[in-house]
Amino acid sequence: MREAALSLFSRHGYAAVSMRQIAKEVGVQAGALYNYTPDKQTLLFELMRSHMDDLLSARAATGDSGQDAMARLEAFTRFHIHFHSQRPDEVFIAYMELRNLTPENFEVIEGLRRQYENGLEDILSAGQSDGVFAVSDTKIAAMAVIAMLTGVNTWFQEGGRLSLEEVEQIYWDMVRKSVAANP
Amino acid sequence: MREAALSLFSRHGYAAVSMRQIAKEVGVQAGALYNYTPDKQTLLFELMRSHMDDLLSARAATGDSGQDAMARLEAFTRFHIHFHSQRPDEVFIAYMELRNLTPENFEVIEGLRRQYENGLEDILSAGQSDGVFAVSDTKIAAMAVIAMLTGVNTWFQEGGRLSLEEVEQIYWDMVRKSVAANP
DNA sequence: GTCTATACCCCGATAGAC
DNA sequence: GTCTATCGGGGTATAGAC
Repeated sequence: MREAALSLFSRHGYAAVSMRQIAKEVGVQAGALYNYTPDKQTLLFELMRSHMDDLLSARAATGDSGQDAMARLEAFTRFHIHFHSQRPDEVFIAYMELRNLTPENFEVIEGLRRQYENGLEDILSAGQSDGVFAVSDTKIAAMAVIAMLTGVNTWFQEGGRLSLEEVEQIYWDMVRKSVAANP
Repeated sequence: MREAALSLFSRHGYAAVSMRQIAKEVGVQAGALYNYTPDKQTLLFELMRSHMDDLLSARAATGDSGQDAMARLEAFTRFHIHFHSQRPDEVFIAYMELRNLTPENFEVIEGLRRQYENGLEDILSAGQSDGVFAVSDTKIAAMAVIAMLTGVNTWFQEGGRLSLEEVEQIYWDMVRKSVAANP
C-alpha cells in the first residue's frame, strides 16, 4: 500500500489521488486499506516521516565527523545528490505535499528537515572558523546549497547526457567554489 | 476571480480547491465563474502563462545585453530574486502545479520556462568564452543557479532577520564565486 | 483481513429563469 | 451576467457479513 501510495501521490498529488485508486493499484477494495492506515492523512504523514528518518539515518551513517570541513562538505554534497537521486518519488512528495499535512504533522516533518539543514550549517560554521570557508551567513548558505543540490532531481535522468558521477562532480565544483575562502 | 484562484491554489493546491470555493472568495455563485473561464484547467493555465509572460517581459525590460558577462550575471541574479520575491503565490503555483496541466498546456509553459533558462545559459556561455567564468557545463550551471535563487522563496519573509537587499547580496556573492574563473 | 454496501458529502459543469 | 437547481459522478470512511 505504501509503495502504491508513493507512486500515485508523486505522479498526481495527494489531493488528486483517491483511496479507491490506491486500492486498485494494490489489488484490493478500498475498505481493506483501513486495516493498514487509520486514514489518508496518516498514510501521507508516514510516507514523509519514513523518508526523513531514512535521510537522517543514512546521513549519520556516513560518519564524516572526524574529517576537516572541506572533506565533510564534499561528503555532504555527494551524499545529498546520491541519496535523493535514488528516491525521486519520496523527495517530490516531501517537498510538494507539506501543505497537505495537518499542522501537528507538519511540525514533525519540519523539525526533521531542520535537523538535516543544521547538519550542513554545522559543517559550514566549522569551515568558517577554520578559515577554509568564507560565507556571509552560514544559515543562508546552507539553504542555498541544499536548494541547488535538490534541484538535480527536477531534471536528472539515468541514461541521459551525463552520469550521476559526473553530475556529482560538477555540483561539487560549484558548491566548493561558492563557499570557499580560496576557491 | 484570478486573484482568488491564485491565493487558493497556492495555499491548498489546484486539485484541492473547488470552483465553489473560488466563487465564495469572489462573492458569487459557482456558475457565474464560467462567464470568465471555460473551465478550471484553463483558469490554472492562464495564471501560469501570465506569470511566465510577466517574467520574460520583465527580464527583457532590464536590457543588460550591452554589458559584460559578469555584470549581466549580477543583473540576472538580482532580478530573479527581486521578481520572485514579489510574487510568491505565482512562483509556488508555477513550480507545483505543472503536473496538473494537460499535456498541451504543459508544453507551452515548459517552453516559456526553457526560454528563461536559456537566457541565463547565454550569459554563462558568454562569460565562459571571455574567460571570466569557468564552469564545466553551462546548461547544468544555469539550472543550479536558478534552483539556488528560487529557493529564496521557500524561506524569505519580509521583516525577518535580513532585508531583501541583504539577501540579494549574499546570493550574488555565492553565485559569482560558484561560476567565476577567478573568484 | 477482505469483501459488499452504504452513509454522507462534495465535485465540475450546465440549463434555464430572471 | 448572475442566480438556483440539478446532472452524473466520485470522495472518505464505516458497518457488518464472511
